[in-house]
Order: sequence, then structure tokens, then C-alpha cells
Amino acid sequence: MNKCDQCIVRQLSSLKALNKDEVIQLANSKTTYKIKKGEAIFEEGEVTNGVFCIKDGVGKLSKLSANGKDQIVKLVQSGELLGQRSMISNEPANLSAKAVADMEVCFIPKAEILHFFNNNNQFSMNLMQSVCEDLKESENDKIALVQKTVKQRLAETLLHLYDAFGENTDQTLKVQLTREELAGIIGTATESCIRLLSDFNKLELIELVGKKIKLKNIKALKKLSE
Amino acid sequence: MNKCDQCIVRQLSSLKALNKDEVIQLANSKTTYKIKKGEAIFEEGEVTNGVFCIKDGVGKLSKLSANGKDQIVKLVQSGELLGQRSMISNEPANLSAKAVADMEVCFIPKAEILHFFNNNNQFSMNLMQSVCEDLKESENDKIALVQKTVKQRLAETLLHLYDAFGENTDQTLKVQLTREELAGIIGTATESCIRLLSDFNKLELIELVGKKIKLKNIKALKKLSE
DNA sequence: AATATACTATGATAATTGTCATATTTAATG
DNA sequence: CATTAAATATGACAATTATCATAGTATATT
Repeated sequence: MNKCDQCIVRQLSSLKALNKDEVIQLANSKTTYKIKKGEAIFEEGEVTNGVFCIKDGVGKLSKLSANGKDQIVKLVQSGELLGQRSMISNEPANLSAKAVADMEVCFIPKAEILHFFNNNNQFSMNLMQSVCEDLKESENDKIALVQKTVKQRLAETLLHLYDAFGENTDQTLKVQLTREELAGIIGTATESCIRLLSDFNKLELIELVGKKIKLKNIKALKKLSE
Repeated sequence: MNKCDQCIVRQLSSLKALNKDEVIQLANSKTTYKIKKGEAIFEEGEVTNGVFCIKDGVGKLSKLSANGKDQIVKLVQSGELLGQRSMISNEPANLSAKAVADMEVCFIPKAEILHFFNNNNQFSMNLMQSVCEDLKESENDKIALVQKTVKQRLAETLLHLYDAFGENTDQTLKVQLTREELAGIIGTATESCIRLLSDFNKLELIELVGKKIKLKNIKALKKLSE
């Protein structure tokens, strides 16, 4: 078994509050999985009974609508925990979690997490803060959905992807999303998303390199998003 | 000082986990306020340093946009706690809290809450669950904003107001919101909201009694909202 | 009771965005 | 490498929703 002590999740998530003994306990109870791009970690409605540590890769939390569109609520990356909310609420997952890029995740059973929660104040506070952070982001997203146009939201999302995931050596965005996924994040039709990307391209705000996207004028994108 | 033991907030919120001694401690540290309709409990950007218990009345959590519109994120009522998120995150309030109907609230200093959080596992779990519940609602709202039309969201919101706040003896909705506030909840222009209410009225889904709203065909509203 | 002020209502119009149709390009599979 | 499938792109059009204008109605204030 790997020693969780070195793991990026241990360094970045609420788990950083765990002491040596707790980390050993963690290492003993975890199970590691590999998930290929496109596959699901868990589906909406599933009972998860634990949380998932993202060791590597990128995932999306999304919900399928009646008309077959997949609305993406959040992107998650290595270092983050997944499934905390449903575990705490004792509810089946409200959203599906799928891999956007090949992932490596560890499953930690509910009992372990609850034990840490009840015996390590710093851990419970960290977990609480992380959910609070999610809540704040969700509320702000909600407001943006109403108060901003699709164009503004696209600009905002591109900037966010740049900040959160960085760029490749050719300066294209590191997270490789399909246009459909990008549309699912900003909450619009795929065609509208593609059309606006074309516009941005013509205006030289971005450059479309095949399916990849390069941000060319960040300042202008920022201004546009406000 | 009032004994918090009898208080509705104590019965409904995370505070129900407090034991006798803790309730006495709570009662000694709280301050009670009255807030008139329209007035603010706290404003966006303010540092609150504690949470507010809502003893009576109805409040709204909202954010002002650049164009002067007030987007309502959540309505809160007696029995609920307010300001938990910013307190836990150590951040200024992300939203403003204002009274929609005359309110009575108690302020509990941060130190008290943190003390309970660190010493009472049931309390910290309750608090955690309540934030998780908010998160789930916010995520679902976000999805509804994208996937549903304004008409659907209006129907949904009317049903929610009915469920959450009930009706007066004349069967009109108990929460008395202006059309502007209602528009702020569903995320649309005030005129669009008024227009759709008119339509609903003509279709006999609702009845407009002055500024009040009576739900006349709940089944049809439900169907419409899906 | 009279005036002012805020709220509700409705029409006309414009802007935004979604939908459907159809190429075109790229990737996948035998 | 050929064929199929999937993703991207673009045009044409329709539907939804916002904005501006204006009028009516209720509420508050003096």
C-alpha cells in the first residue's frame, strides 16, 4: 500500500490536518482506482458511502437534464476531495462525477472520515471550510448565470480554466474540454458556445488551435467578462 | 435575558444539539435585535464575527449587480441560522441579508459558535449538514436556472414559497414579496415576472388578489414547472 | 383629502439565445 | 486505408426574454 503521507491530496485537502497515526489508518483503509476519460466515478443517485481523493487527473460534477444536456456544476482536479456532501448529508449523490482526463482516485470509507471528523477538530474545521468554499462559489456562479450574458460567462470561464489548470507549452489551455462540455459549464447550447468561440477567435481574444484554445488577450477577456 | 431553551431556533437549527449548560452559555452571550422590513441585518462585504438566529420574520440573502438589480440567493425564516458561511470561512459576508418581513434576530458571537463546534460533535455535524443542504440547494438552483425557462422557474418558485411559508386564511401566499423581489429570486426582469403572473392569472393557475398571490391549480403549476 | 411616491401592469420593440439543418473537419474502428 | 462515427463549424430562423415607454393603481405622507 502507498503511504498516503506523500500524496498530493494529503497536502492540499482537509486531510492535511491528519496526524501520523491517522494517516496510517487512512492508508490502511483506502482503495485506489484508475478511471479512464469519460468513465464515471459515481453516478447521480448512487450511494457512495465514502469520499474520493483525486490523486491525478481532472473530473467533472454534472447533472443530466430532461432534454439530455449535461450541466456541469464544477470541475475538480488533483488534490481535491469528492463526494463529501452526500456523505455528510447521508444522501445519494446529487450529481454524477466523471473523468474529463484519465484519473487516479482513492476511495476512503465513510467510517474513517467520520472518525476523523469527530476526533480531529482541525480536520472537521477544514472539511467545513471546504464545503463553505464550494457554497460560496456555487452562489456566485448562480448570480453570474443570471446577471451575465453567455458571452461574458464564456470569457469568465476561459479565464477560470486558465487560472485553475494552467497552460501547455504551446500556450493552449491544459484542460481539454469538448465544446459541449464547455457549453455545459457556462450553461448554454453547444452551438452558441462554438459560435462565440469563433467570434472570440476573429476578435483575436483567443486562438483556436484545432480543438485546443489559446488565450491571446487576457486583459480584454477580463474586461469583457465584467 | 430570555432562556434560549424555548426558542424556535434552538428547536430547528444546528443548535438543537446543545446541552443544558451550553444553552445557558448561549443565552448569556447573545444579543437580541429587531429589524424592520427593508432594513439590513448585514451588508455584502461586512465582517460579521458571529451568526444570527432568526427568531421571527423572513429575510432574504441577496447580491446587488452592476446594473442595480438585486439577485436573491435564498429566503430565510424563523428557526434558521444566518452568516454561518462567512464566519466559518473567516471572510466578509458574500451576500447582504435584509428583512422581507419584520424580524427578530439574536446575534451569537463567533467565539461561542467555535467553542460549540470544537466541543460538541453533534453540533459540528449539524452545522456541517446545514451547510451541505445549502450547497445542494444552490447547485440545484443553478441547474434550474440554465435548464428551465423563466415560466417554469416562476411556477417552481411559487410552489416553493407555498411549501416553505404556507398560506394566509384567504389562501394567499404568506410571504409577501414585491414583484421585483420575486423576479430577483427567479432571475429575470421585473416586467417579465409581472407579465407571466398575468398569464398565470388568465390561465387560472393563480389568482392575483391585489399584490397578493393565491395558488389556484397546484397540480397544473407542478406540471408546468417540470 | 390631496399630492407624491412606489409598485403593478401592459404594449412595442430589440437583443439574445436556442433550435434545426447541413457542411466540414477530425478521430476511431475494422 | 477506407469507412463510419463523432466533434466542430456556420447559416437561417424562431422563441424567449430584456428594455424602454407609458399608464394605471395602491400606499404613504403631509
